[in-house]
Amino acid sequence: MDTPAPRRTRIQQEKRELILEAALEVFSTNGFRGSTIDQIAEAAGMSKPNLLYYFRRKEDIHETLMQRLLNTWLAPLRELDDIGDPLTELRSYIRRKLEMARDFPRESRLFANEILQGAPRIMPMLEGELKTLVDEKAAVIKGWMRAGKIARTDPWHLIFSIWATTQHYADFDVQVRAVLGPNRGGDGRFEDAARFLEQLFIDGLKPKS
Amino acid sequence: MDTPAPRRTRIQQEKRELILEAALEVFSTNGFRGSTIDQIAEAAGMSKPNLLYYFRRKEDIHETLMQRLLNTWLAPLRELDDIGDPLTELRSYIRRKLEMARDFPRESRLFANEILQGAPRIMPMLEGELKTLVDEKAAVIKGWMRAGKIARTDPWHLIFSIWATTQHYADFDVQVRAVLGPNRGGDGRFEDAARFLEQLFIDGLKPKS
DNA sequence: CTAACGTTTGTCCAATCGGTCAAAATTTGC
DNA sequence: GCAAATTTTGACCGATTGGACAAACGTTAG
Repeated sequence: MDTPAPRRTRIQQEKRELILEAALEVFSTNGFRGSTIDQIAEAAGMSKPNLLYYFRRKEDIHETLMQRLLNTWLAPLRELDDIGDPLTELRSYIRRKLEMARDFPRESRLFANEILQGAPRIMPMLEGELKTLVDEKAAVIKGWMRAGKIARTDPWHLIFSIWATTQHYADFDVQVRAVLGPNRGGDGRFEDAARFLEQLFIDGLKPKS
Repeated sequence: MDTPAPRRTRIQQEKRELILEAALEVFSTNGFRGSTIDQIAEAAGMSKPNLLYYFRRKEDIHETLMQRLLNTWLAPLRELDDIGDPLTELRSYIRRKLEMARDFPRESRLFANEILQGAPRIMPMLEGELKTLVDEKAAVIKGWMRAGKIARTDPWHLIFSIWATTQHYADFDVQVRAVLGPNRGGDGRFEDAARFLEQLFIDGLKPKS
């Protein structure tokens, strides 16, 4: 099945972490093709041959990074469950996703880069694992609609819109900060976003009559 | 001021267009650093030195492309006007943006790539022209809220959410299609998205009581 | 202490990168 | 039709790329 449990020394574990941390920084801002091993090595504070001792190819780093990312990235959606009030469930899913955009912006950008480039390295996972999960959760949401707990609409596009609006604050961060300016673009922007998104998804824009 | 009106022959105009078209394709999927002059030249059906006869540096191509993009890209927001019913205005702004994602996905991805990489080449424009325009339109929206025409919320984040949800269908197209599958991921996905987004922005998710 | 093993480095390589240049081929103005 | 101007090409350049490799350096267990 998977890699047969590679035995690693303490130094190997530490150095591999160091490299992955540096590579996350570099890959997430330059994309795979736009990043160089030298850049990653320098960011990790080691020589290029030394880095290649721990990861034999540039692709191996990216692949490892991607595998880790996908697990944590889908965790919030996995938590979306049928127990509890539907509107509250969706609200807290949105909140969790927004928190991830705030706390792990580099992971979000790494993912965005991969998708933008046509997902050449993770396409099977999108069509497999991801689609299965989304279909499953769409069914849950459909159940809520049939029960009259939330408005009837398209569950898949609902999930897309949650992804889009929350990840926007990580992927387009520089634009968000530039437009909001130095006053409103500070640390409070995520709380403003949280408030706005909650209102948007729950009540929409129609004025209360 | 600007470039002093470069006189160009017919061939120059045509070939420059050809190159820009090819470069749009390449840059939008690989980013600036990840793209090579050879790739663009091949996509344009000419030799590398020939391409460099029309654009002396790789950056010149990207810059020209970016300047053109920004004009057309902000056109829909410029059209957002104070005349007419606010909810209708917003609805048609969303529709126009979604049509742009459908008809000009490469332009959207080119822009996304630039922002993802920290907007090194267009930061002044974000803080200048873009911020000014958004602030201006946010004031218009605020007026609608004060007049009770739409619900009170944050106009800036409202604009962000429209950008995010619509551009998502261009930037994350491969993911959207992978998740929707061969049946629902076909040509109809933009109409489904349009229907969903209209409902989301107008009414939200709360069930009609 | 030392032999075995794990780690680090300098040097090197072929391929590719952005870009130059002079010469050849073509188009254009008259 | 012909000369001048424009366009196209092949050959080439130095820098950078991903990666190989052997030698040097550290670490650790007995």
